Amino acid sequence: MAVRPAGAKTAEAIRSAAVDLFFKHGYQTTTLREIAAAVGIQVGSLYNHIPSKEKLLYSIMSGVMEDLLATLEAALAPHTRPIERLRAAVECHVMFHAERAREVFVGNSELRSLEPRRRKAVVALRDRYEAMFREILEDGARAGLFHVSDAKLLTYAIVATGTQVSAWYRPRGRLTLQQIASVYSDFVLRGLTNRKSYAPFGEVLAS
Amino acid sequence: MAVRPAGAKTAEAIRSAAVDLFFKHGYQTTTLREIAAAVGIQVGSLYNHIPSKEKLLYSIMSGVMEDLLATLEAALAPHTRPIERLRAAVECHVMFHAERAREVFVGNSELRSLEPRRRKAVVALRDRYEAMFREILEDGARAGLFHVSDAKLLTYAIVATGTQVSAWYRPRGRLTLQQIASVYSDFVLRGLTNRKSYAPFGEVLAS
Amino acid sequence: MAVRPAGAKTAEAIRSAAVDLFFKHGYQTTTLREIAAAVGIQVGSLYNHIPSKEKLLYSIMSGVMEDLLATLEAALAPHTRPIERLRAAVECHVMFHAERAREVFVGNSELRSLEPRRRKAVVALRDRYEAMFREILEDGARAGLFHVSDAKLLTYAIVATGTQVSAWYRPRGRLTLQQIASVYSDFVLRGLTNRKSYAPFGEVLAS
Amino acid sequence: MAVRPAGAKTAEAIRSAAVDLFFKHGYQTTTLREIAAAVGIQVGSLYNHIPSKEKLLYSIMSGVMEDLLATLEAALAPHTRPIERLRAAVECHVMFHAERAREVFVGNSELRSLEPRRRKAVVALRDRYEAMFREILEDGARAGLFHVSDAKLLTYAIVATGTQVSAWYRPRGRLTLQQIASVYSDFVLRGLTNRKSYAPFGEVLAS
DNA sequence: CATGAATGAGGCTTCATTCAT
DNA sequence: GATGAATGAAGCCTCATTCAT
Repeated sequence: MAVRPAGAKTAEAIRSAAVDLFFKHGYQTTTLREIAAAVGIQVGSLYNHIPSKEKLLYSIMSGVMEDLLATLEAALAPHTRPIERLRAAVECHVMFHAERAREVFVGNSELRSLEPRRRKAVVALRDRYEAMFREILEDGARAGLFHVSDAKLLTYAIVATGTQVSAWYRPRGRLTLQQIASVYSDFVLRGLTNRKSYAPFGEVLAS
Repeated sequence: MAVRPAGAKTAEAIRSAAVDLFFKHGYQTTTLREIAAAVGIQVGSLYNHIPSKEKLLYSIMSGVMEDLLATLEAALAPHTRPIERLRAAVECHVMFHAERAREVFVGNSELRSLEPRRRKAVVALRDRYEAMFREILEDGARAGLFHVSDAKLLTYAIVATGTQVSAWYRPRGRLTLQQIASVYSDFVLRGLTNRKSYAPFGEVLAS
Repeated sequence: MAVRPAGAKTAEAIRSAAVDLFFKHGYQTTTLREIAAAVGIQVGSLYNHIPSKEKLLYSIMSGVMEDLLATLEAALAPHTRPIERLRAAVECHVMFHAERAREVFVGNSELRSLEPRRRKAVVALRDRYEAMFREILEDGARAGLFHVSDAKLLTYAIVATGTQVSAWYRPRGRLTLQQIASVYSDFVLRGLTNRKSYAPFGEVLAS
Repeated sequence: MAVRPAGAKTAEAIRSAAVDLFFKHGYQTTTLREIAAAVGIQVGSLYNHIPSKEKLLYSIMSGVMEDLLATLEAALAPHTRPIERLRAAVECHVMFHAERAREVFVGNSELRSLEPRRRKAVVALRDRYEAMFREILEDGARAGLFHVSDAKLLTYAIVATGTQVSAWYRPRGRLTLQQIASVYSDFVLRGLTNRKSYAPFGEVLAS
């Protein structure tokens, strides 16, 4: 902490310190003083690199969402069949949320701290992301491969399942990244492909 | 807003206004002035009913966690077999998170805002809650009913699946509470009971 | 300085300290810290009595303009003939600007510091005030009593003549208030009633 | 705005932009950033041309005061008789305040913003300027041409009358510069030469 | 000469909390 | 119990100024 960074790297150091502190203490609780201290500069100097605290948050949040979308698109590109696409999507989702846990956690918790216009921009990205999962489910359902009682709810569930990884993942934990991803993709695929119904009243919903 | 409640009901009005505002804007962002205004009193008067802002948060968070535990215990009491216990647990989980979405959402997002001692108390309750799910999984696995690649991770997934309901549930939405609960319990049970493996490399983990 | 004022008088003490400091150092230069110190309270406590620094300025400026208008109206009420009305107006103008020099000086120098809407409100009051002088000039001109080459410019001149009194007047100076007022009203009346033209090219303007 | 001026003209561009902005928003409110932006350079670069913000203000203020004095001296040179000298002085005063309204307005409003030593220097120039008017009045009074109840007060009035022109004058307005100057010189000369007294109690003052 | 980044002081405002009435 | 006023700490942001490149 507090090693004076070389010239143009300051901006990146600020972003990184901010991600760290927002993740640990939340956006509202984190003060610019803390960020500046972590970078090794004075508070006022921050403003040579950011326009405001809230726009710093926005740039982090939109940045990570765009990376997330791009990563998912790249992961899906090689696959055409629903089962493989879903496996790829879930594993990509989980791995991204583990590898970039701090950013992604901030992205999911601090929507409220953005002013309306910027919040909408981030929500739009998130909606596009969820839509990609939903389309895979629907494709699989049409092909008779997936049992999809309600595409929207199941998308939420699948996404949430991976999202929470960002809350607990630590590198060098008990499991490797690939193992974690497999546990979740396996669970999801089994859930969607199992023909048997456990609903006490049978299938109650149409998608 | 701002209808002055009769005498002793003030404390409850404060709690309720706080839940509402913490849910909408977060604990840090919500000011005591806003809470007082919602109740129809002056800020100073709050202190006749609460010891501090943070203890108000704690009382909300521990209260809801205790209710959640008690509700789950009651829901499990009639059942003995893993499959029925899991179905009951998941549906209870989802329904509680829908019916008391605001409180429960606050409980999940504001852990960081508690001072260490009180945070630990709430985390302990949450751990007990998760342990109940994990035990059901392990019982089912031992009985050969569930495929449990990793009990801890799957517990996280199952809990997360229901928890996020509190972020979007609105009464009088497209689906009834029971329908939502069924979608999720069904998905979970199918996922755990499906014998077939979709892992490309077979079962990679031992629990 | 710094004697703690009794309860409800604080608001008035703030206003008074603000007038004093704004007069001496200007609005922008004066800090709330200085005002608070002059009143004997902490900076934050100011906000129990004022909504913002700028609105404090506005309340001073609009207050003095309203008093000025009311005083002029009262001074004119007893008179009907243009000459007496003009004398009364000029003397009232000068005396008000001497007696309430600080406020009135602030009112004339800090228009720029108000945000547009409030500035317009104050300008509107000032325009009404100037209009009262212009009407007297025009009445006198129509009655053949005053030589008014340009009513607007002469109104400006007459008003400016008195306004600058607020920049140098000190009680217990060389002259009494009444003497000062007489010097100016006399000068103005002579200027307007003198038939002889000193313009090298004759009367060049129509009003 | 922001057209980059060729090499050595930068200093003049800075002065000009500063006059403009000081006039429009006041010295305290204007930031060096705004001045730099108007000139088309970065803030830091300003310091290649000015020693400090306050000295920039001083150079503007003393510059305009010196020009004002020199212009008045030149305007008076051809005249020897009090009436013509006064007419020349008033018209010169008014025209200068119209033609260089921005600078002159700054000069009259921002005295407070100078540090004591420099303020005194500017005040001294202004006093010399006012003294020139007072001397004309006193000469005229001694020659029996002017009625001067109080030379100091009347000097203030005459100067103020012209000074405020800088607050409203716009080129291409309703009146030409010469017309405006005539209205005021005429008014002043009539006021001083009118033998008739309008003071209700006769002449109350000796100069 | 110009730039961009750093400084450090300070400005206005907000807020949880206290307490006399 | 409620109120209004006071506290003091702190927050975000701005700004004149400096200086290495």
